[in-house]
Amino acid sequence: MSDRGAASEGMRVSRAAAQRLSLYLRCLTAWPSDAEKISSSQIAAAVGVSDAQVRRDLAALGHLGQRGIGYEPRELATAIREALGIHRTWRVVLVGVGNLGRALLRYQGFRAQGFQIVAVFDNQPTKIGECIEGLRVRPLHELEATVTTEGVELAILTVPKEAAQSVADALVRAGIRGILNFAPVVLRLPQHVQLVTVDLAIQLEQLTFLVQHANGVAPPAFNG
Amino acid sequence: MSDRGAASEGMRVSRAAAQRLSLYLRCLTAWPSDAEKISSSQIAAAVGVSDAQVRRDLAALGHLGQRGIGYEPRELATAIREALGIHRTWRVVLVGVGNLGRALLRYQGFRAQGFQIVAVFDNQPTKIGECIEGLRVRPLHELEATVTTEGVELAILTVPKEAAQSVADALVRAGIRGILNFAPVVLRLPQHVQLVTVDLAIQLEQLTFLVQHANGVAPPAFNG
DNA sequence: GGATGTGAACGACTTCACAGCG
DNA sequence: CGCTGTGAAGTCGTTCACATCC
Repeated sequence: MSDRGAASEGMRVSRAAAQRLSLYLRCLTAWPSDAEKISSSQIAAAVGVSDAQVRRDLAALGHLGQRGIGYEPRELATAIREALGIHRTWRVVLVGVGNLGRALLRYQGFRAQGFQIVAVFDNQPTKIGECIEGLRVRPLHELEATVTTEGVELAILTVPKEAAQSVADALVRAGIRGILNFAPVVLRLPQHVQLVTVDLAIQLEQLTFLVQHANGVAPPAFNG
Repeated sequence: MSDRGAASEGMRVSRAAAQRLSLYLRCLTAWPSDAEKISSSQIAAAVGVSDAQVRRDLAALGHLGQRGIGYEPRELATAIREALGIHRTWRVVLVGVGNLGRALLRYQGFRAQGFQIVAVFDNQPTKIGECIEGLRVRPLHELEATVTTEGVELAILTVPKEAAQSVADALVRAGIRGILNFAPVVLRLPQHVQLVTVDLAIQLEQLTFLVQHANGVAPPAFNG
């Protein structure tokens, strides 16, 4: 921990702010030179939020900026990674080798950010034993033991909705700490297990909602 | 439109509320009997929000409940579908036949909710002509013409991040009204085109953020 | 000068508590 | 009596505006 401000300040990173921090981090890693400073308005322009918003979010991480200058990209990236908890590697299992599961396994974005998928599970006999991205698909009954002995902390759940709750229960019994759920159900978990649900149908419905209500908006009036 | 309250009331459905309406709708379609009434607290328990929240959200759709009784599931479902804009069919194109694109094409949840995927596009010669779920993969240069002539309103974007903005631009030129974007980039669109971005890496980072900050929470103290 | 950090105003959303009605 | 609908209060998040510091 450096002598600059740490997260021990009086401010907290809200859940909404955490989403934005991920975006800021992308912008920082794409920043041309590590030496060159970056300002809140530059980040804001890249991510599509207000500069005041960026400053508020970053101030919650400590005193990282230099007045009149801006922020140092490397230092800022480190602070954001620490705030998000991605300064270290997380061991992850994926349960459910359907189309979506395969897509996520092949998605390189996870590995790049320090997520290590250590095992893959499915119930279907035809899939068990198959190798995907160097990982052998294991039978579901091995799930609990694997999570416990391998020290797995996170799970990606891409099983059919009928199976989701029972698999989640098994994960909880095995001591999982967080679940990224893609099944279109409301999972019941104990409070000490964190949950993020990504529901694709709901996102598409959100889009139709926006389109339907965008009828009355004023024309662009673009003045650039 | 029935004689019961419609969306012409003084209240608006907020974006946050729209997300929940999707969940309420799921709960309603799974409700055992269409004849039996359903109460705000029953919906709340199923979805995991407060009953006051449910009543607020539903009140924004008009006077649909009966005091002392509850809501009629069929009528409520209809009102929610109308509010979300899914009371009709939407014509959709999918661009980018990678693993994720294939997964979404095979995902039955979309078709069930009235989303009709009318065409699929990719740039890669080896993929063009291939049939997926009854749809022939078309070359990207046909995209604009197809969207225009087929009256397509929505697009699902599952292309690599390098291609996302240029494909989005083509969609905008063709008159698209909304884009569901899975590429990990911040798309620039005119204000009259709606955008929902689903960023898988960010969701996983959100999860590590929650896990990391859940250390200090009080133990469950489950009193059931 | 220029950009940060932050009190204060503002706005959006949620919860409370209860009046109102079937 | 039970459940909805809704003012009022409360909470959370965002924007404004400017003092502060390099």
